Amino acid sequence: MARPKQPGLTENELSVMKVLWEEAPLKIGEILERLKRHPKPAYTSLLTLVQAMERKGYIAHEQDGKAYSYSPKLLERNFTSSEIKRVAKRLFNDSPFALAMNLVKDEHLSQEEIKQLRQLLEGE
Amino acid sequence: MARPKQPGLTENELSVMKVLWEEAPLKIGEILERLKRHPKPAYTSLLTLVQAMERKGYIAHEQDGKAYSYSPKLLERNFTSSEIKRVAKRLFNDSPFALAMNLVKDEHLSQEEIKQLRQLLEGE
DNA sequence: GAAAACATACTATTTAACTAGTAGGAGATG
DNA sequence: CATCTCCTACTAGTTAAATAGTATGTTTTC
Repeated sequence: MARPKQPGLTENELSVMKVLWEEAPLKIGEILERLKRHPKPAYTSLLTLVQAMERKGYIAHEQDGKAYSYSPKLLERNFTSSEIKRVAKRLFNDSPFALAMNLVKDEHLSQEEIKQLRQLLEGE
Repeated sequence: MARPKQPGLTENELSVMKVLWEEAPLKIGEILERLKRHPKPAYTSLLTLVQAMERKGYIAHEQDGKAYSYSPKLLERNFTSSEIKRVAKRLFNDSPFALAMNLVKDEHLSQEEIKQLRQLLEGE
């Protein structure tokens, strides 16, 4: 065996998804304009990446004049949810609760943030 | 440029660290016995992996008879903390708070877990 | 209609991660 | 002492990801 497929999105793939989650459908050139990455990749590099992402089922294209326009198929909330589960599984023995405890303990939150978390917990 | 280095630990590296965080120092054969991975790698594959991890500074060895014994240099709490920060940065615009809110909202916690989280928040 | 602009397809290179074989040593056991 | 076991070093092949060049075609512009 060799290097395994990255689970979920790579950093570059995520940067493209973030653009498309904000606005879609978009053509390659439009994605490139909106990309937050520095430095920006060459047009053809981005194209190759986007085509690979389509093969993986993350996005889909439609014809738009002579060009293709791409839209996300993977929804943002589904992705973030699966990433949270993945971290809980990798680091906390599959326990989101343990992740939450660690988070509250170690990342110091402001008084306002603590208040909001408490309010959310009341409703649960 | 080519494929970037994986930030933090790969899955295989993490499986080795988990063994060493539980018990150290250990020889290659002892790590292999305790590895949770299925299927287990060949002895030499594990050796190559461990040597790479030492080059990266995650572990260190000492002489133990004719063999080497390995111990972690990267501490578990430092790793989990940096991973939590990484997820918050990647997915929640660098906000651990947003990660916590999402976590509490979407991963349903038991009443007991919610109680414990509330208690922890009281003290903050 | 030539040139510039813009689009996709195809090809190719590089690196990290992963895997494991082969060689060669030291020590234990028959 | 031959063989078996255990250890490390070295070598090498495979794949995913990332990058971007070249080729080619279609509009738009002068």
